[in-house]
Amino acid sequence: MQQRRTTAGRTVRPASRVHARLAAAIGELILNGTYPPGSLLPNEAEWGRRFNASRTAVREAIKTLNGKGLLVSRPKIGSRVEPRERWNVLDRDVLAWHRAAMDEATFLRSLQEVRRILEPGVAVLAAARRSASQLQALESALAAMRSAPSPSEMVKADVEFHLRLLAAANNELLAPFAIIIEQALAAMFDYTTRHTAHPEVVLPLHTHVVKAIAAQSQERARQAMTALLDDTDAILAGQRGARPRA
Amino acid sequence: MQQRRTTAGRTVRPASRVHARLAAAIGELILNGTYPPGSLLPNEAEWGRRFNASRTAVREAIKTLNGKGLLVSRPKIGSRVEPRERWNVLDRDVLAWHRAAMDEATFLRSLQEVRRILEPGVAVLAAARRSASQLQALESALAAMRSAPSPSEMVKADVEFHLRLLAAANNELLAPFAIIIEQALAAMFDYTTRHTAHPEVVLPLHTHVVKAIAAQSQERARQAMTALLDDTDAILAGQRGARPRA
DNA sequence: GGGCGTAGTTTTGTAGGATAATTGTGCGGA
DNA sequence: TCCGCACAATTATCCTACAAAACTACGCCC
Repeated sequence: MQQRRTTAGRTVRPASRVHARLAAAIGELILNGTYPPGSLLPNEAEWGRRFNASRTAVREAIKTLNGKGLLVSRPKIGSRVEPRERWNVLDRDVLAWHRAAMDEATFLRSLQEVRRILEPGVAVLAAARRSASQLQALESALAAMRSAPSPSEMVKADVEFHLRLLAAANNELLAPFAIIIEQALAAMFDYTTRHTAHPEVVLPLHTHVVKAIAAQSQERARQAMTALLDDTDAILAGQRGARPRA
Repeated sequence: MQQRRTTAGRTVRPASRVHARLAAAIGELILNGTYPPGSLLPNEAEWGRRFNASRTAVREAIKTLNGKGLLVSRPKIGSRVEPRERWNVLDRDVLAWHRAAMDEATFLRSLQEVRRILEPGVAVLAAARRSASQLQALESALAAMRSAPSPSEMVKADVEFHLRLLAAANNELLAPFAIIIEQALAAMFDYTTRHTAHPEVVLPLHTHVVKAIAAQSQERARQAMTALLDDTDAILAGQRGARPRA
């Protein structure tokens, strides 16, 4: 951690979001099991020594983790790691630390499982309630997928498509799942080269979904989305020639 | 905000989690639209004046909200409210503030919608993967529902049942939904007196779910859970004589 | 000797003041 | 007109001192 001297001679550190780095560092230690649920974290002074930061910065980092449900702090006791079911695993940061802490394939499978549960239902809601402009947004995302010049552009448009579908469901309690879709598709892209390399299959599947939603047919929307996810699952299972990069 | 004097004569407030109260107060102001997404919050000194708290406490409160995705703070700019899709609406506190800020019936409908999407899929996963002890936990929760001496005990056991079902799905990314189930059932209990007053219907529906999961039949589990949710929906729709409590 | 109350100790919670870093804004000059 | 620089406002960090809370342990009283 770089330091420098002021004119007054006091040793200070640049004020560049120390607490954010602390929060990330401590968060990863919790996610990777160094401090399991129920265990007690070192006290604030100790963290300060370990990371060469002031107690104030440590406290703010801990408050951030507090807000994410990873910790509870009490006087005289210290900060205790909460049970996993209290964690906000759908939080952007928490999910990122999670990903860093676990096996890539397992992580991806968990994400995909949630998508399988969720997205057919989302498609049904979207079919029932999408507005005209939401339908249009969906169609333009599909068009972007069609004309994507590169695989990475294709993935980007793909993410956009699914996010807009989620938005079209018009239930804001579903919003946190956006992060799952983003991470799942990004992880797919990292994990298999094959994923983006078969637009001839993916594009018709997406088109079916849009058509069903345009027609406001809930059952067809569900089936189309299920078929789409079946395809993704097949890739993950390695049955369509997926090859892990690494 | 109560104050008192120390021997030194300085005016202080009891150190009883001021930052938590501040976080709740500011959180509610955001949720209820006083500070809409994209808007700028008053600066830290102003909050301090308004709530008669030190800047330290204000900062910790803001860091908590930061952790929940409601805010981002940057030097010179201040704290800006994030767009809604970044909010951790599944966070315990955020959901509570949410509930306080919106119409009870609408809130309940949103929750119930998510349950409809989710729980059939959860039942499928549980049927496929539940361990013997998880099945046993499910059965004992059902037994507790059967022998519940009062409506409120019944609801408690009901919540427990659904939480254990969620746990039996063995996918920790689903954990955040626990809060939705808890809130939905609690809100139902507040909103309709009828909900807990028909064990003769509810108990068999739950029993079917357990039987399907015991038999590891995924399709039956899905259907049983769907039937259970249909019943809840009917109550919400007022078709089974639900009467709002006022 | 045992139980209960109380003082002590440790740790987080709050306060307040000082300095550094960051970035929008406006002014001036090329 | 546009670019760059000084300025100002605000958060970021640090420090120190106390206050509050809760576990510990001791001692007093019965």
